Amino acid sequence: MPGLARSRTPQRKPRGDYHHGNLRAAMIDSAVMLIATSDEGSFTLREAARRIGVDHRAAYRHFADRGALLAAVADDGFAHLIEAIKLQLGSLGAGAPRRLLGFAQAYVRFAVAEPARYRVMTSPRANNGRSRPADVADAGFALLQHEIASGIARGELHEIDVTEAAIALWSTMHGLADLIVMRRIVVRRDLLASYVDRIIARSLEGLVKG
Amino acid sequence: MPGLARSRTPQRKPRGDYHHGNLRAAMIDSAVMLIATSDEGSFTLREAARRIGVDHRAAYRHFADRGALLAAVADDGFAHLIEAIKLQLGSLGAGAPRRLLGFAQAYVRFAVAEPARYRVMTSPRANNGRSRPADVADAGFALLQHEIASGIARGELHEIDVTEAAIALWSTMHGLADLIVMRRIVVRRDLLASYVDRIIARSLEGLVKG
DNA sequence: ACCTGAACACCGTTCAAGT
DNA sequence: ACCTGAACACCGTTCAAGT
Repeated sequence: MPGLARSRTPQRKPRGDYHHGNLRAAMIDSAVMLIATSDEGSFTLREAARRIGVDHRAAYRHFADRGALLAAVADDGFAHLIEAIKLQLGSLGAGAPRRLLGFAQAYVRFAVAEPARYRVMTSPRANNGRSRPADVADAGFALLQHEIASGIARGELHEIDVTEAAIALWSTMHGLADLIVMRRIVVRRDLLASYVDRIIARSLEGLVKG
Repeated sequence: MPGLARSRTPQRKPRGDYHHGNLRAAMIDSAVMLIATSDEGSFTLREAARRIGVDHRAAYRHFADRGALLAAVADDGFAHLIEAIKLQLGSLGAGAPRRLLGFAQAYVRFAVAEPARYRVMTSPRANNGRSRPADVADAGFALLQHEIASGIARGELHEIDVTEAAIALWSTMHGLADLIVMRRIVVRRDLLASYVDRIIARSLEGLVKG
């Protein structure tokens, strides 16, 4: 994101650049940065536009309203999350317990690394918009179900209800990530991985055969 | 809460009632009701005051700012939650697995019954206020730790790390409640209890002896 | 198509003053 | 002590117009 502006300073008023190139993506990035330093509640569409040297009115060409911008931030975030999980899974080979642990590691790591994004992704504002199908988030859940189903097919996991097991795991991952991101519990960075391992391993104990 | 006002209508302007009795509690109730029908982000201090027929400026006598009001709503909510959990535990007798299941049931039931309160309680706005010690929330966590420690002392649970086990359980309860409240998953009311039982039971499997 | 000045109704917060 | 009118800077959103 080139040319950040100190708030308030109009900066490079108009030149000839009436077209921003990719205002949509720029607004999303600007919003994420803003939310990272303040929080979602006090995030402002006007300020996000100001930071990239654009009139706030321009944003309405790409987003129906403030909520739509936030929803776009959330979708974008889920895309990043899923990418991170897939990257992790790709490096793991077979073995359901290890893969599910890796899934959870990638999930929590993302939340801790990008708390601003994560908060928006899981906040009501981005969720209860009836206007939005939330399929990007669902893709992540489907991925988890797929991993569990594969584990069962390979005979590594008990024949439990896939959806139920996925919800149990997702609840634990999300709950843990949320507690950390909201600073209800504090975990040292270098201990995070082993910590997640132990917590998630507990949730897996009921699933794994032998 | 007597005498709700249709928004916008000033209603019973001044009479002789310059003193509201308990403006603090009335504002908290009004805020909860408002958040229940809209959401935290669009909740407005001015509207909350309007609803109880009071000038918004009056609220500043009891709350430093909007955030402090929200924090008070959160604290109030945690007090309710802990009360509900204690009530449930009181009806249960000994037996750690059953008691922990009951704990989780009461927790999730509260979140589902009072989604507005729960959202505020677990939202960043009420959490990252450096001004607030959040000890009310911590009391709930301490209660869970106590239950686990008792179970270990009675020889019903493995000798696991109490804090770690508490975080694992809290993560799952909170994660599940959050997914339901945020409508990421939908659970029929009459199936909620058995649903929570199965999900939480999975998390307990690693803890319970025998 | 994409961008913007001016304007509207609304907010949180503060001051100075009422009882 | 508790409450309020007037005012400030700010917001989201819309209109009508620029290139």
